[in-house]
Amino acid sequence: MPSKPINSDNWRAALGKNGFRVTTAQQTLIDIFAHSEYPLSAEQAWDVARQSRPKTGRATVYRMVEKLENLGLIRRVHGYQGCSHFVPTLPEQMMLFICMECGRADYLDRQPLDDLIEQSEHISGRQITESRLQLFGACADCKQDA
Amino acid sequence: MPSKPINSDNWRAALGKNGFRVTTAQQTLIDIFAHSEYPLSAEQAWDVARQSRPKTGRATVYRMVEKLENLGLIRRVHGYQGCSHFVPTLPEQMMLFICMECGRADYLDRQPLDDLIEQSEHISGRQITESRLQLFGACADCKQDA
DNA sequence: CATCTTATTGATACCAAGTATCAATAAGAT
DNA sequence: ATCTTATTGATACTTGGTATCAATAAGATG
Repeated sequence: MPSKPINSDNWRAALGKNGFRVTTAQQTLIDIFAHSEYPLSAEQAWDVARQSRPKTGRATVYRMVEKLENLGLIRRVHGYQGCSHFVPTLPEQMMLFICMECGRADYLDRQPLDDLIEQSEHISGRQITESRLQLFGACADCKQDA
Repeated sequence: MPSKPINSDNWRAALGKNGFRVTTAQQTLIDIFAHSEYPLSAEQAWDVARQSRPKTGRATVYRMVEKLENLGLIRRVHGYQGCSHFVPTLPEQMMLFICMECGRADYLDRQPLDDLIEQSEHISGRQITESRLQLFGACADCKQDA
């Protein structure tokens, strides 16, 4: 449930710019990932895809997931219900929150975390090239309902 | 490479206290996980185990990994080289750093992160029950060598 | 110490997620 | 309208992990 809805035209454009052909299989999958409120696995995306495009092959989905991840359009969610669910990447640097009640993904500003990491780099002499923070719990809505 | 070496006797004791029998297969695996400087997958641990105890079965390793994880003695590393490598859990709340040059695990105080999370909880109305931060990069030694 | 109970083990077969292959298809350049 | 070649879908395969079940061995008991 990204606060900014994803524009799947941009995704198509991104594929085009990178020399990929824009096929119907791709369009189907792009729309699925761009508009899902929930992290989706390749297998789940495959199921959804076949509802509107039954011939869609399994390998095609995995290939497309890889492509979208490499282009930075989707991003892997580790931990909650497996390590291979994907959510749209938002333009800004953000970190993920997954509500374990309703399953929806939400995004938080990660500037404070980046500050923290930079501090830690200075103190420790390490160089940190990748950081992965994911938060799990109950979103404001679900917390209320409980 | 936990700064505090793990005492595998404690792990044996923990198993005993929880009503598990202390078998030779368990001892082998405990020693492997407790003393490895690197995150180990079940498959890797199996390979190592069979060097000193060739009859060790695959399922046994997976069962033991699950047991150790449930008891909180080892902890899963998501992301670097797969999602199913394990490192010893240290007594304190710490977060993980993995050096992508030498592969060794190191631990950082996570108090600052917890403070950050608590702040975020207050502001957003969310309840955060689990947080997973892992940092990847070059440790001080490897950074020097580069 | 000998016996008994039962958790644990290892072998095997299995399952599911993901990958490699390759002939058929369809973008889209010409 | 044709041609080139990226992409596709079907299939077979690999790999990480699980279920089953008879055999083994902790360790409790007498």
